[in-house]
Amino acid sequence: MGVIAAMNEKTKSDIMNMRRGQLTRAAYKVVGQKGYYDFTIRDIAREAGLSTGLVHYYFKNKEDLLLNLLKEINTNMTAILNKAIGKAEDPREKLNIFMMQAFDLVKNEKDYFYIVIDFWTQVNKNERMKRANIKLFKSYRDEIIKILNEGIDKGIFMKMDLDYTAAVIISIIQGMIIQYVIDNNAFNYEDYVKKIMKHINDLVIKKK
Amino acid sequence: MGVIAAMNEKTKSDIMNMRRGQLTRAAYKVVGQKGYYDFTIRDIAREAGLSTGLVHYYFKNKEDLLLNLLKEINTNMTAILNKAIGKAEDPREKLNIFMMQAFDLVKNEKDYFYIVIDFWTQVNKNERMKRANIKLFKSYRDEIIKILNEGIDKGIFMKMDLDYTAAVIISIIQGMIIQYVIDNNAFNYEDYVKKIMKHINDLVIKKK
Amino acid sequence: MGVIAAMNEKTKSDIMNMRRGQLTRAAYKVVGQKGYYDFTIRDIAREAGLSTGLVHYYFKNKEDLLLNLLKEINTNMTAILNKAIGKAEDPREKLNIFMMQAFDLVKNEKDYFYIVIDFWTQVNKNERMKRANIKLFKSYRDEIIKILNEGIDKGIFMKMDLDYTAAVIISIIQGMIIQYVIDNNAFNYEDYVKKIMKHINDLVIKKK
Amino acid sequence: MGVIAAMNEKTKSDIMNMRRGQLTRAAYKVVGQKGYYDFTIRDIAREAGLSTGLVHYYFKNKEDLLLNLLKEINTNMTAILNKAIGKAEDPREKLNIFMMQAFDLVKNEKDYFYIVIDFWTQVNKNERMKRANIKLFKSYRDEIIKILNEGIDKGIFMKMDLDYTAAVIISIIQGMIIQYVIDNNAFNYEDYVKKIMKHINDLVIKKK
DNA sequence: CATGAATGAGATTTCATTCAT
DNA sequence: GATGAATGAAATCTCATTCAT
Repeated sequence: MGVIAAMNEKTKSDIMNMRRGQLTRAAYKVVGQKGYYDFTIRDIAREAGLSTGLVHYYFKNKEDLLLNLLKEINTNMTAILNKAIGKAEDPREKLNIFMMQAFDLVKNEKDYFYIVIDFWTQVNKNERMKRANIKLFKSYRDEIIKILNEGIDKGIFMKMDLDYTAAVIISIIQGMIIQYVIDNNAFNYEDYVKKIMKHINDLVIKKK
Repeated sequence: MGVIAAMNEKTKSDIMNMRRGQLTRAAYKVVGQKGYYDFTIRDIAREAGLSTGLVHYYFKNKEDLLLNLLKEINTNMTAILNKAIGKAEDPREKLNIFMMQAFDLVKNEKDYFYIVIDFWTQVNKNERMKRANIKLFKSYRDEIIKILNEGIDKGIFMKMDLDYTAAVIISIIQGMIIQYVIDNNAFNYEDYVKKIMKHINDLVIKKK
Repeated sequence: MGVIAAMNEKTKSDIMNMRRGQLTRAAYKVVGQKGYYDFTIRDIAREAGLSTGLVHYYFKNKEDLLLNLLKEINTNMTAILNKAIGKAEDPREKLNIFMMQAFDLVKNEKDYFYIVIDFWTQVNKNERMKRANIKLFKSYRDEIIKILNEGIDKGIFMKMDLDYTAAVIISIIQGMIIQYVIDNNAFNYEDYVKKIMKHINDLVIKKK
Repeated sequence: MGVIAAMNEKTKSDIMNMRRGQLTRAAYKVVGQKGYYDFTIRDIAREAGLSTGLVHYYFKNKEDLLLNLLKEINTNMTAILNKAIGKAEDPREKLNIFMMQAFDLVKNEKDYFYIVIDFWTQVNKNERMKRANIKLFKSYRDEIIKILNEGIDKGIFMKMDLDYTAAVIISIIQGMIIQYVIDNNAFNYEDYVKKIMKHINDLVIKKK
C-alpha cells in the first residue's frame, strides 16, 4: 500500500475524527442548554451545521453519541487537570490548583456541571453510562490521591487514609458547587471557596 | 352558603386531597423506578389504579404533578427530620440524628436520591423547579443551622460561621452519598459514614 | 360489579374488537394493494379513517398487526371452508367444493394470494410468522384429510396415504394458482381448473 | 474506430461485466440471507468488497439490480438444467433429472426458493418484474414440454395435452417444495420426493 | 367525578441516491 | 473508474393532552 493509500487512510480518519469532534462539541453545547432529555438529534445537527442523517452516520444512535460525550469530558478534564497541575512543584500548590480548577469551572463553564449532573441520572438506567460515570469519579479521586501521596512522601502532608480523604475532598468541593449551581444567591461563592480551600489545606498539611 | 354546600365543598376537597396524594405517591414510585423523563402519565395512572384522564383532572399537566411531588418531598422530609430530631435533647445528638437520617435514607430508600438528582437537572430549565429546589436545599441548611445555634447557645459547639458550616456539612454528607449512589463499590459505606460523623463532630464541638 | 360495569365491560370489548377488526380489514386491503413491505402504518390509518396513533393503540407494532392479519385470514378461511363444505353430504362433493373455493378465490379476491405469498417470505425472518404460516398450511391439509377420511370410511375413496395425498392435492391446487396469479395468460384458467378437478377425483375415487 | 478504441471498448465491457457479475452474485447472497426488502445497497457493496457508489455506477438503481438478479437466475437455471439433462438420452431419465434438480435445490441452496418467492411478490407491483417472473415460469414449462415431446416422439410417453401436463408437473414439484420450505417438519421430504417422482412417471409413461 | 379512546405532533432512525474528490 | 461522505425524505413509534360519554 503506497503513500496515497496511506494518505487516504489518514484523510479518512481525519474526517471521521473531525466530524465526531464537531458533533460531540455540538452535543456538549446543546445538552448544556436544553438538557439531557430535551435535546434532539436535530438540535445537534443544526448546531454542528450538518444534516441529521450524518449524526447517525458517525454515531450508531443517541446513546452512543452521549456516551462518547461523557468519555470525551472525562478525557479532556483529566488532560486539563494534568496540564495545570503539572506546572506546579509543591503538592500543596497542586492540591490548590486542583481545587481552583474545579471552582473556576463553575464560573467559566456553567454548562459543565449541568451536563455532569444530567449524566448522573443515567446510572440506574444504563449500564454503560453507569460505568462511564464511575470512571469519571474514580479519575477525580485518583488525581487527588496522587497529589496527597506525593505530599506525604515529601513529608508535607500528614499520614492519612488516602481513599477516604480523597472522597471527602471531592465531596466538599462538589457539594459546594452543587449548592451554588442550584442557588447562585445561597452564599458568597468566592468567600466560601477561600474558606474551603483553607479548610482542606488544614485537613491534610502536617502540623509543625 | 349553606351547610350542604359547605359539606360538598369539604367532600370535594377531601377527594381532591386524597386523589392528589394518591397520584403524588404513585409519581414518587414511578419516577424512582423509571426516571424523571422515562415515566409516562399512564404509568402514574396505572400505579395509582386510576385512569389517565384523572391525572389531568387533578394536575394541570405533567410539570405540575412533578412540581407537586418535589414540594411534597420537601414537606415530608422536613416533617420526618423534625420528628426524629425532636426526640433528642442534646444538640450533638440532634446533629448525629440528622446525619444518620440522611445516610440511612440511601440504604432504605435508594429511589429518593435518584429522584432528587433528577430534580436538580431542572433548575436551568424551569424557574418553578429551580425555586422548589432552592427551597429544599435551604430547608436542609436551616435545619442544621438551628441545631448548631442551639449547640452554641448551650456552650457545647464552638462559635462559627453558621451558614458556612451548614453548607459544608451538607456538602460532605451529600457528596459522599452521591459518590456511593453512583458507585456502590467505591468504598465501604458504613465505615466512611462513621468517619464522616466523627469528622463533623470534631468540626463543631468545642474543645475542652 | 353491577349491570352497568358489565355493560361497560361489554362496550369496552366491543370497541376494542370493532377497531381491531376495522384495522385488520384495512391492513388486508392495503397489504393486498401495496404489498407487505411497501405499505405504511399511515396507509392503514387512512384506509380505516383513523389516526396513525390509534393503530399503535390497538396493535403493539407493525409486526403485531400483520401477525393478527395472518391469523385472521386463517380463521376466516377455515370458517368459510367449513361452512361451504358443511352443506354437502357426499365426500366427493366436499372435495370438489374445497377445490372450487380455492380456485374461485383467485377470481373473487385476487389480493388474497398476493398477501399469502407475501407472508411466505417471512418464514425465514420471523419465528412467529413462520409458526402462523405453518398453521395455515396445516389447517388446509387437515381439512382435506378430514374429507378423504370420510370418503374412505364410506367406501367411496380408495385407501391411500392420507398425509401424502393431502400434500399433493394442496400442491396441485396451489401450484396452479401461483402460475395463474403470476401469468394470467399462461393458460385458460377455467379449462385447466376442470381438468385438475377431474385429475384429483380420479386420484382418490375408488375404481369400480 | 481503431484497434485501441475497440480494445478500450473491450476492456471497458470486461470490467463492466466483471463488476456487474460481482454485484449480482453479492445480491444473490445478500437477498437470500436478509430478504428482498431488508437488504441494503451497503450490504451488497460490503459483500462484493466494493463501495456503495459503485453499485449505482453499474446499476441505475436498486430495482435494476434486482431485475438483473432475477434474469441471471433464469439464465443460470436454464443452463444448469440443460447441462444436466443433456447428459441423458432417455426422456424418462431427462424428466427424472429435471425433477431431481428441483428437489435437490431445496437441500443444497435453500436461499434459492426464498429469493424466488420474494420475486413473486413483485408481480402486482412492478411490470418489469412481472415479465421476468413470467419468463422464468415459462422457461420451466418449456423445458418440460421439450422433454415430454421427445418422449412422445419416441413412443415412450403417452399422448397428452403438453401445456397442461407441464403446468401440473410444475405445480406438484413446486407446491411440494413450498410446503417443505415453510415447514421442514411437515413430512419426510425424501420419502415424498420418491412418491412424487413415481406419481409423475405414471402420469406420462405409456402403459404397455 | 371518572374513563379511556382518540389525536397528532414530534422524535429517532434508516437508507437510496448523489456527487466532490 | 472508484470512493464514501453527505443528504433528506420517509417510516415507525410514543405519549401528553383532550373530550365525549
